[in-house]
Amino acid sequence: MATGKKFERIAGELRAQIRSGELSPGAKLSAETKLAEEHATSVPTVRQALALLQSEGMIEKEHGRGNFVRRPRRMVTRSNDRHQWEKDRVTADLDVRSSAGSTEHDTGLDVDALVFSAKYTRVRADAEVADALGLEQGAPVLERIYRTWHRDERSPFNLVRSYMPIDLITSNPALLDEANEPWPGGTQNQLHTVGIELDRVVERVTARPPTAEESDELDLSVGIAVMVIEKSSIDTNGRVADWSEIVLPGDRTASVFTTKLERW
Amino acid sequence: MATGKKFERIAGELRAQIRSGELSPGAKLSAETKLAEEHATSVPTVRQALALLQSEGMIEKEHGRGNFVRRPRRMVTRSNDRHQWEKDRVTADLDVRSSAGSTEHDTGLDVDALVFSAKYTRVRADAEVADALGLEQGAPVLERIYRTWHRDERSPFNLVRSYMPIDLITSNPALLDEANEPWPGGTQNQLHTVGIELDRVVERVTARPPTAEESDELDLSVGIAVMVIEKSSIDTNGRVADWSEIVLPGDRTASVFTTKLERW
DNA sequence: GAGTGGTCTAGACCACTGT
DNA sequence: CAGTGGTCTAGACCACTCC
Repeated sequence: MATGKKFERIAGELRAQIRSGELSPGAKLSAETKLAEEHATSVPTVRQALALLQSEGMIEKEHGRGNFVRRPRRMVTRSNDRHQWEKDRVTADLDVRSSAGSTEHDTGLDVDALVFSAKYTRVRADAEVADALGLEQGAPVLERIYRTWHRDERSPFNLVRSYMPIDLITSNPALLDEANEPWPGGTQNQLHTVGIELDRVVERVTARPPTAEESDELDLSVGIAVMVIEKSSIDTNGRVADWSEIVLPGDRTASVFTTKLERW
Repeated sequence: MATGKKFERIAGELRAQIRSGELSPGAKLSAETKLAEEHATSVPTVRQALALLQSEGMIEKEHGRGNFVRRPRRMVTRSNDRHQWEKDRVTADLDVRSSAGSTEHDTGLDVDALVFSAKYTRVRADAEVADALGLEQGAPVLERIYRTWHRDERSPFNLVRSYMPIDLITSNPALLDEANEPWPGGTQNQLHTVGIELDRVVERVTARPPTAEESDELDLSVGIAVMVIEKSSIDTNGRVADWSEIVLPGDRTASVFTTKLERW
């Protein structure tokens, strides 16, 4: 036997066929029973091979229909120039600010194509949030949970948890009411209403398999990773005005960061 | 039955035990045969539940030893200030440049703790590389393949493919010889020897499951994602002097990007 | 209803780990 | 050698899709 393991050999053959283009994106694989016959093996062994390919993101299984070669997903690009872009709009007119937010800036879609949900809760900072915001554990913070959908899709393409110290924003009660979402001009405009200017944004990017809950909410097929961005917005006094955890499906998202260097 | 699916119910129970701390990191789970008995089911069903938890990165299977709750990995942080840091060192003395490179800067380890391999090949740009470098397809480029290990580990913690237009660097033949690696001061110093200064670095970050080959080389256990950084180094004339693809294990790497904003 | 994948069973036999 | 996980088989029965 080639590799020694039958299911790896079967997976290897199919993988080669997919890479060579013999099986092109969207193509239907032979039925599992047929593959089992062809490779003189049992169905469970074929299924083990297919599970491996699925975990590599090479095929998609569709119950009752068949197994298919996975089509590459069109990527949404999220660029760090969004932060300066949003800052520049803070002082713009209301109608300009209402016309598009950072997400529209990224996706190139207009406001009508995106659906948006926001939920605000006043909570006490747990260890993670307190650490990120530089507060004592238990300090009062505003938790904001966001979801964004393409209008015609059933599952959101991002999950966002944002935290702000309550002290920073109580001077403008409108900021505590989720009914005001989507806020024209975004978080930086919100902060501007209470006299806060951002100096820099620090983003920490990691990749990991989704938790069971994320997999559910984002409707991720097995074997898709998520990209997690932990974003700290730091104001001109060095305080963290906002800390957000942004969970994005890895197969649909690219993040672009430009680092400008000082000239000699 | 709770969820309807037996293996999901079993996975759910174990997941809850792990999250609550009842099963702590490193703890050994009951044997599969025992779990099967306890849940009044067959071993394959238990194995299906364990495979799910493995794909979520919650457990690790060790052949002949048992199934264990996964310990969180210590993360290596890669920060985008590395680029300015490397630029500042371009004009430093040789002994300073030899003392540490960007990887040491990131990991906080010294030169002795890291092992390094480099392989240079002159190749013709394929569509991807040509597009990234702004060249015609088939243009001659220098391909550099890098691997970095912790000295006492058997598999590398990154895979790097770098491409530079040959034209830019032929004026210094030393740049074409892999025997000169690791080059003191890194790529920015190499470019400096042929009169090139970098203006900015653009990094595109994605997350995806590893290919079979990457999984092999990085010795990734099932269900771990990789982070891919496509890095373009752009010089003061707007040319792409170097394009690299950097593959990092998602469970061991965080990338930090700081975006400085202009003041009002 | 025909075709296809999903869940689950029961068990043989092999491979690896540690005593 | 005992304990444990890995591979593979053979097949029953269920769930979903599409005609």
